Amino acid sequence: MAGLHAKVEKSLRSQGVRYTTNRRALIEALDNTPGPLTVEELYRVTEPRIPYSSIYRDLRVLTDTQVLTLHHGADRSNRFELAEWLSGHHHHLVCVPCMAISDVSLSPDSERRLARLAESAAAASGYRVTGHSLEIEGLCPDCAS
Amino acid sequence: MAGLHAKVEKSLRSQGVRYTTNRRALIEALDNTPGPLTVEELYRVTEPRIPYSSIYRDLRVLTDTQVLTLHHGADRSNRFELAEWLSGHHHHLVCVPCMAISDVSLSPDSERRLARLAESAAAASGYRVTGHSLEIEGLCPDCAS
DNA sequence: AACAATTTGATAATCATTATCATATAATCG
DNA sequence: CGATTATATGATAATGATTATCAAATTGTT
Repeated sequence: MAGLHAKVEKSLRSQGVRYTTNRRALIEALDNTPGPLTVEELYRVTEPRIPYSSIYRDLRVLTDTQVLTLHHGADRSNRFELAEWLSGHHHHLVCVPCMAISDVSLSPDSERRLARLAESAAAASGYRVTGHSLEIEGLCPDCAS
Repeated sequence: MAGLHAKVEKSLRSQGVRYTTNRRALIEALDNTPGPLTVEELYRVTEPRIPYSSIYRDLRVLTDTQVLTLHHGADRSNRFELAEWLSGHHHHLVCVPCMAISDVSLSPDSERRLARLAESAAAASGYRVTGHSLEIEGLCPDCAS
């Protein structure tokens, strides 16, 4: 996605926040990976190194400004990913043995069906539905063999 | 569910773990609530008070023995709930403003459709599916008004 | 260039969770 | 039952992840 940085920058500027080199590097790293990353992974992947204090601060800024979203895995680790308005709506495949997480999209048809399911499930509780997310657990090709 | 404690006790004993008063109180509290609870909530709800050190230790024991499962909410809080073999398969309704989480079940028919959706989504990635979980975000009746 | 606002990096502080250990409780065996 | 062993408890200390602080550096604005 070529316009990614432009989109992020525009959004941040409109909120009075600067799109600096560090922040750009974090977004870049997340865009280059097919799933959410932990703080430690972001620390290792970025070049040159960004100190943890800055990573934490920037991740907080970026989530507060809706550029990133936080995702909590079953391994008690916090992982960050691009917000859906940047990456598109998707769900997660979680490999239980190795804890890897990768994004997966449903077909428009399946997505429509899923949305309907969510609506009807919530109806009984009087909830107004604003979104949904499906987490599929299993074994990745590596772990399955 | 009357046999809940019996089921838990049997499972724990078979693993050489005792079902003590504290542990029973934690299970009781979780069984009396329509959704997962945080450590702090468990601390407040149990009577008499169980010290945090014991709560943490017991929660770990109970999750290690598959009696409880850990759930990570979008508010960065860890919540515990009865494992599905005790509470039945279910999904979660999350109220975005107030962070409350409540359980919700799909009809057998919807559940079957959801399982099929998960299967077909994972197929492309070569995953072997072992489970799934749907999180529905929205506004609870209180927050919607 | 000068000024104001924001960001950075190093460090210290905080918070949730886990480890330690002496005491207490429960299970087992004679 | 009493003695012995194993497990659980509670108080406290230690750890680890995250957040706060603040002077220096960077960026944006006049």
